[in-house]
Amino acid sequence: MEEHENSRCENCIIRQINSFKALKKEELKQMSDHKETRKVKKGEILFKEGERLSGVYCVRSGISKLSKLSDNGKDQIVKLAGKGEVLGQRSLITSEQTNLSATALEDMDVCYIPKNHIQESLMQNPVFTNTVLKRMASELKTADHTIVNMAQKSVRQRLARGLLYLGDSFGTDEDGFLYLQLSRSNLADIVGTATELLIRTLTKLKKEGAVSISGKRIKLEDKKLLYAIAEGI
Amino acid sequence: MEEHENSRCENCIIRQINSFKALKKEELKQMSDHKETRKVKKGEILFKEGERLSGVYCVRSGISKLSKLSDNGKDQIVKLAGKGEVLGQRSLITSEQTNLSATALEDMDVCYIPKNHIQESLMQNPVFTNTVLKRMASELKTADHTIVNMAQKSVRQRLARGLLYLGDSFGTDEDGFLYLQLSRSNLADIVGTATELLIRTLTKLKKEGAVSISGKRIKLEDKKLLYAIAEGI
DNA sequence: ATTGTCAACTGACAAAAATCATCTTTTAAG
DNA sequence: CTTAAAAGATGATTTTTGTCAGTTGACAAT
Repeated sequence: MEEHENSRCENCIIRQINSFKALKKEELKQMSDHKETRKVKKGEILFKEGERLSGVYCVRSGISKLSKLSDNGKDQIVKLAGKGEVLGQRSLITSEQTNLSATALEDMDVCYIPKNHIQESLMQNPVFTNTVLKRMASELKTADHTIVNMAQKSVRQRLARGLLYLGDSFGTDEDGFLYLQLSRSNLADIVGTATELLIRTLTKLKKEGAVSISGKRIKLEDKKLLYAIAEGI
Repeated sequence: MEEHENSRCENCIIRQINSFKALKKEELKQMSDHKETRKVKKGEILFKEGERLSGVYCVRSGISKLSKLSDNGKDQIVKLAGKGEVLGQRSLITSEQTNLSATALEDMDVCYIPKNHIQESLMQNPVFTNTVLKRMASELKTADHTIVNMAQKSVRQRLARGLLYLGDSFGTDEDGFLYLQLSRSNLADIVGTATELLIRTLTKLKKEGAVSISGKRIKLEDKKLLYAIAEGI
């Protein structure tokens, strides 16, 4: 079966934006020969919290949410992962079951890479290991920041910050609306509150002119105000 | 200047419980020749959020808090670090300023290790890098869990969990009281709430028989109850 | 056309948490 | 020992958040 050149890891543009850029020609070839491209429909689950993964997913396009179920039955979205992110890496490194579930928020294209290739490179390519380590350290910093926000900030503050984050991470469409259209329920799961309160808080931001809303579509009208809200009170 | 054998990294027992066990003889020797032992008094600050570190601290004894200031002026304790922990590693890996402050909660003995030795080993010793990576991945998992707890659980639940954590991490004294005696204010900064509410919540746990209290000293009387509270409502 | 489902929204109320004021106890300093 | 300062504790009040019940509107299935 002959593959088109573009579908080979060696030529994949995604590689420019993640740790895989530190891999050697030989490793990429190996990886490419054993990878498996896969389409994931919006709403589909890539993996569930508690599963053991036999590989990682490299996101080529589309956005997914990484979430964790709390004891009280509510979902908390810990992170949104788009193009270039590698899903499942953490649990592969520690050889544990995943602690998060991954669900597609849009149709996605992903590459599945069996774990042995990643693990070999982690053992034998120090540059790669270092790159992964740097990413992990950076994620840890973000996580610490999130902990403080969750513990110390109000729903209003967290929502303002969340909206800015959505803008920064995934940009806007031609009309200036946030590219990623989340349901109110998903937004609530990012902010860490109930859907009802999320809706009320969002409505208030709209009345204050910080955002405008058209159905699922949200536009950040006054980023400075949002920023001030996120910091202050 | 002649050093006692025990004060050399090669013989340090701490090495058994952190990433340094993956270092080679030669690296340890180098490290030992350039380390600097230091005593830190209770209340003293090892480093402040935003500083640039020129090395890491290896904790030989004593416990420190790693905290971050929120925009609203409140401190959030992100982690408690005791014997064997290496402080400042994350910011060293990403070559950034620290995102956390480290303060001694007890008198401490620490070793200061200049960064170049760590960085060299990270570049040249894949086993060491891998060990650090594993630790970092593990911390990230914990952090994700904390995010969910902060976002989804009540102060009561978080306090119950926090007390169990203190017991598990630092043990109890001969009378069964938690070894680490924190001020109510520090406890509040762990749980992520105001001191007043922390006191009230703690008092309630006492009335319910989950804990007993004698000044700063806290005894976990009914761990199962605490566990149930942490999970349920 | 009818039904059913689901997401978005609203009102009313209850519970949780923050805030402010005050008082007591403990601790540290002179 | 005395005194000042800090930590601990409690009451009263306000604000924030959660919960329950119900309405509306869009859309798909029949």
